[in-house]
Amino acid sequence: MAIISVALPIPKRQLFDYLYEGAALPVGVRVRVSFGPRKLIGVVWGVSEKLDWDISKLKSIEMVIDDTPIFNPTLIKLCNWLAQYYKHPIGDVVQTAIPVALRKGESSLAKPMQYLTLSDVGHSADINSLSRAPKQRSLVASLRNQDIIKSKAKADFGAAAIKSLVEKDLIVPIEKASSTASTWQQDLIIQDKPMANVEQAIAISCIESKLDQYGCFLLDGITGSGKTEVYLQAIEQVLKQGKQVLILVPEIGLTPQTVHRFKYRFGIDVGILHSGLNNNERLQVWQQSANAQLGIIIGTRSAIFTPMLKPGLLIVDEEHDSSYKQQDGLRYHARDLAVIRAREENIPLVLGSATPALETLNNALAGKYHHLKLNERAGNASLATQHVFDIRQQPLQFGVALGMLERMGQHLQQGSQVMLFINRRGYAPALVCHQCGFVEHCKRCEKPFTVHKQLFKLQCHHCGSAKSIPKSCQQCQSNELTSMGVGTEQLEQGLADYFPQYSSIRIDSDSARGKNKLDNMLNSINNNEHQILIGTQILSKGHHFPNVTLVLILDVDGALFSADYRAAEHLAQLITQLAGRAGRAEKPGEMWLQTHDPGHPLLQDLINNGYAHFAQYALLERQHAHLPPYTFQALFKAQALSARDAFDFLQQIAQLFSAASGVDCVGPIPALMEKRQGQYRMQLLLQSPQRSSLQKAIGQQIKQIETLKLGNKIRWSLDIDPQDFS
DNA sequence: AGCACGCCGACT
DNA sequence: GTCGGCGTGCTC
Repeated sequence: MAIISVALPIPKRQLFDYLYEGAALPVGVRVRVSFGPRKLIGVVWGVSEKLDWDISKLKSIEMVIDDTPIFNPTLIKLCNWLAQYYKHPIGDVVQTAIPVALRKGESSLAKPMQYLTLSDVGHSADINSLSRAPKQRSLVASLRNQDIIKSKAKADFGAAAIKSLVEKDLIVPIEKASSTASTWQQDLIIQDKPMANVEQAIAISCIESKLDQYGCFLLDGITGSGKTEVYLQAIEQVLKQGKQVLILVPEIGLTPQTVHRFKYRFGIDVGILHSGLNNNERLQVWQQSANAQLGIIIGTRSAIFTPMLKPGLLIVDEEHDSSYKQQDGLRYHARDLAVIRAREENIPLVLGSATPALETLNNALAGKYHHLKLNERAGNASLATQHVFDIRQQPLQFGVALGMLERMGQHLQQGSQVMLFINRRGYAPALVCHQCGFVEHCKRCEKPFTVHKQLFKLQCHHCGSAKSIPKSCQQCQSNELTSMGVGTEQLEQGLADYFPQYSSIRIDSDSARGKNKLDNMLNSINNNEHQILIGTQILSKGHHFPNVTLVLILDVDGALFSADYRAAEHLAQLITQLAGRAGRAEKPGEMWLQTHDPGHPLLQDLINNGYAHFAQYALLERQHAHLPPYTFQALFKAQALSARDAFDFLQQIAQLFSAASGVDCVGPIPALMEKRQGQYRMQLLLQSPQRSSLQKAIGQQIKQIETLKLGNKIRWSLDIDPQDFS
């Protein structure tokens, strides 16, 4: 008889004890228990030390789901670290770390694989009788060599071919237990690889010399310097040793082209984890990685939890990307977790970026990471030259200065493409009454509605609520309603009128909604079907436009004077990324930034001296202002229908920390978005020059905070290392 | 998180 | 007299 501590999916920072008839259960095994009036699936997380509990009150474990733990020792340590560092309930952490199918109690054992094989008839049939059905014919021919996995056959030969062959009794589907032996190593072939240049070669050999131990490498390479080639050659060595590689990419970076590059180079299957997969497909990749049946696993943020039997290398591509930070529930940063994991697995980690996050750069400068630089551009890559355009007192048309329209005309006339970047969807960011100045506001968020002319709607970009565009002013009944400001829709329309001889295309989350729509648009651009490209953030991620020779950023001032201290860093990353996306060697591009403050030191530094120089300067600024990465922050957020409740709750927390040494308390103050979806939002910022002081103070108070009565009345959360203060 | 228990308003 | 509103509190 043993007392087992179980992690349950309950938002409480504790384990729950149960009796077990056997001797003991290993940590990481799922169990089914009764919890109050309901049944829950939990994970064994230890043996209870508290024997003072009245044993007669303990319930028994009702069922043990797994024969062997679904968490390996590394994952167990990672979960404990997460719960500890992010002060998050362990049951919730454990839940986050496993695929949904496993949370629901699905078997963690690999399901038998569906194969296709030839029937007796199929073996003896004359293959030429199928000459009028080439797909069927080649499938039968392939099956004469070996059985084929059904899903693979579907992809290669089509479902129709399989169906008709089954109907003709030539082939039959069978099930085979998927082998536990790793199969990819036999398939491993190395395609011809390009010669690495000097910088690449240094980076590669530096990583390769430390493959069997922990080490963090910042691969700091400008766009087009061939970071991927460095990844590929490092991966090659790891795969040759029979070890696995886990690659994290940003949410939009996981395109078929990216995957193909890895597949093609090594000739092996690549496990892919992205948001489009269903629960079973996810589980499949999870299992295969856990059994070392996959050599390469690529995925977005949550892929960092994928277990590996033979871990060899971790890569975080575009490590500065903000999509690595989870913004709800367990608010972990996948890049930071990757560092912890690499250390735990004792394997190297490569962080790659052309525009490293200031946090990462600081670690590299402090000597914690090996700083590998790639400053040479390989092949026909080129960086656009950067300039500011002073728009003070300049006439603007749909947000574009006349001087810029002229320049656009020159580039277009030469047969080039131009790209305009504006970070605002819709037609205009507000609808205003020309008579009385009244602006239509969303009642739930108290922010102006965005005008969407194409949809005939006013839309709130903060909560998604919408209504039709009114004909007259709510306040004075005048029908002189005009829009204020410029969005992508208006810009597109304006440019189409101004340059009627050229075709323009708008790329934002409105126009790119739908499967493959973005891919199709990008293809049509590179086929020169459009000359004027208008878009938002989407344009800056991962796509190259060789025919674009002019990039225009319409509004950089918002970021320069933002209340968010990270806005300048993000703007610099955006500008640098965009500059790397346009032009090529024989057709170099230029980039213009429209601003009311052309002398702004950050802007000037960035365009004259480049991102690396800017980053050093920005770091210095952060240091003087006592901001991260030189101080450490934690943010309590509260939202409620009553601002009072949210405030009072945070006030009580602030009081708990008033005596904490070395921790500063800012607030409670309203969030940058004071109201959202009808809820008032307040926040309390804790800050300390020592990470340990902050950790300790929160650790001491969190149990107390959890029991605050007001906490049940409102929604609250704790964000360690917050990225987003909205 | 869920679910039950509990104590006050409008209904067959 | 009951059905059900959601505040409070507990779950090994």
